[in-house]
Amino acid sequence: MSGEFEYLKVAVDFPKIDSLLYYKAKKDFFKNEEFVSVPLGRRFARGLIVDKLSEDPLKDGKIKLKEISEKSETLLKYNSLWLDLLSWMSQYYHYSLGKLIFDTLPKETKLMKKSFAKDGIGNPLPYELNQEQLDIYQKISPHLETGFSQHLIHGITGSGKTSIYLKVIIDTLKSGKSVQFLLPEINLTPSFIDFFQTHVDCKLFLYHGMLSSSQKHKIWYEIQSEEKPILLIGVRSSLFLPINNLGLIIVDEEHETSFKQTDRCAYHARDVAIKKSHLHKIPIILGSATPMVETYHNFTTDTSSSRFYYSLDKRASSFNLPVVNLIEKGENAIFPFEQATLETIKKRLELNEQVIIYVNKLGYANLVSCQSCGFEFKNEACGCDNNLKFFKQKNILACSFCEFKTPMPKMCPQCSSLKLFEQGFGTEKVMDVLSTFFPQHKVARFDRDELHTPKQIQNRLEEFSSGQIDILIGTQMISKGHNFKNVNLVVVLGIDQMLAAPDFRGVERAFFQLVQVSGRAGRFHHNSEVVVQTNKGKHPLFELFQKHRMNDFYDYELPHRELGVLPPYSFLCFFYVSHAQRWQAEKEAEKLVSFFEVILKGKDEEVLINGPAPNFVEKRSGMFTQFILLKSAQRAPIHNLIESFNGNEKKLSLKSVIKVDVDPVSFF
DNA sequence: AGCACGCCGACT
DNA sequence: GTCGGCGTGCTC
Repeated sequence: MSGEFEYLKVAVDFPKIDSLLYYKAKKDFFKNEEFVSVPLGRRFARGLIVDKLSEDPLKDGKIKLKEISEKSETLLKYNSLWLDLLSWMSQYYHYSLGKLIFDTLPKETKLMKKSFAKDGIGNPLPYELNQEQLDIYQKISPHLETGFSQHLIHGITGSGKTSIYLKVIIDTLKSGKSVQFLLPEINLTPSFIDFFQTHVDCKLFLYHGMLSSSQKHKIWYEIQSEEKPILLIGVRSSLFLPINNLGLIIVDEEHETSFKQTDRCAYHARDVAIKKSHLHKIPIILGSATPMVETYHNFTTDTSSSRFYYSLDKRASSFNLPVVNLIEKGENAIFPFEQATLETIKKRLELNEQVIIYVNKLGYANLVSCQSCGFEFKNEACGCDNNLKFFKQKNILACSFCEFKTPMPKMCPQCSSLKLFEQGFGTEKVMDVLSTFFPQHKVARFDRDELHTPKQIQNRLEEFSSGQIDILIGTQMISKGHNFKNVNLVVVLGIDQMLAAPDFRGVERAFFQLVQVSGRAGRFHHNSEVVVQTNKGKHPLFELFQKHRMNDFYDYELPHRELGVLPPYSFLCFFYVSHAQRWQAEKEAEKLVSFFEVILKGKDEEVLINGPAPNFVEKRSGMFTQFILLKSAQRAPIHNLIESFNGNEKKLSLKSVIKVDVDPVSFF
């Protein structure tokens, strides 16, 4: 009898080990869900026991189970739903459970003394909700104590979603439960935090990517031992912090692509949050001025289930929405500005108003080429197949896909000509042009290239608010959440490139950007405008935007999706096949497609296979990538196909790196 | 990730 | 002959 042993199923933290491994141990020495150190080959790895068995599950095979007796000391705690959530993610996104577990856990460092808890002040709201806000609040309110339910608040910028959030947060805290608030990193602004800190009456924690690992460790530790209800405001990875007695999850800016993780496990924080609220049997509220097309469709068509849709289409303040003017390419342009745009800016400056210029690209030029021989500066070093971007201030050429940087050459390496031509533009170029054109005004940038720390961001915002800056040039960072009193003109540049993106979400993204950034204009004034420079003025989305028919965008976009068998009318999964040799990647991608076809032949499951084809950026950091896109009207056939791949991966013996992206939001 | 195993080129 | 190159494969 093997009575004195039991058998453990362990998720291990080890590269290239995707499955769970078995070990044996003295009976009852370990508890389920306990951290252990396991021998693996001739080294040791961290692991977590996910199951216990009384029989050796591999006793008929030739693998002899190793015995473990090492507990792994840790101060960290979690609740069992944490592991349930990670197990679901592991299966749904087809990613190793072991890697996922140790990826979401903070690195254990010496425990810091400093506390990261902020104390809420608990002041009452100085104003009442307006009728629209109150209606929504009263509809959500009965669901706060009745288990799982999903709510989407579709509210235009400035409609006051945040005040509704606050009311339900306060109610949840009052009933003794904690609240998890998810947002994109760029929305974690001091004024946003202040708003919640002023009005909630509990401890408040912030969690974001700019924290060090010891700070993250300390926050995990503080939250796990917090018995009273808390409010946690954080980015996607804050989903995994061990909150006790969770009562509500809110996902603000639900449509933001930064909720999708692109490296390691390709999860979408909104979908994981929904799963989490389902496991915890609690409500979840999604909010956005521009919900993703899928989300909008799901919430407006599926009324039978636990999904509720609310629309807020009045601004909380009574000011008019901005007038939208399209400016097309004219004669006397000063690149990248049209004459008419500059005149509009001038008029606003003469009124002592401030102006925001929205540019979605960094740097000075997208491409540098030789005027004599046509030579283009590309990344020869690691050979990403894109152009090098020119940064004037740093005087370098840099690759946007890898770390490669080189000083800006003075002459063409091919023909030694000194006439180098800079094409395209970014925030730096716009800054240069405007400083020259408006020498008497202060122009400044608001982008990640210039501002690295929250402190710098805060300072720049204060400079702008206090009127020390007249024109602020910003990337997406500027498009969210800020309320500037004296801004009644927003200029949008570079929207055409977005529309031309080789991605079915290009139109959606361009539209969302326009809507979000235009929300920065006229928050406190009747006479405000948005100027969009475009040569595609006939695109239907501009008419919708000009008439502020934001919801009609979905009626326009959905039929296109249906025609192309795209989400929400289908489910997608990308397979990326990468190898240093182009022919290897091509050959193995073909092999993979043949494999899928063979598997599908025996079944009557419908899966469309697109590709293989070279990736949009085929060569990146020295690797060639082919993609295969799987599409299906149902989720199950795609998951079955991925499962078959996982089961046969060894047999296929591919030399390429394979990456699986379930529910992709973009190509990469 | 490491580390062994294995099958080819140039050395005392 | 054999030392060592790194391509390939395995870790319960």
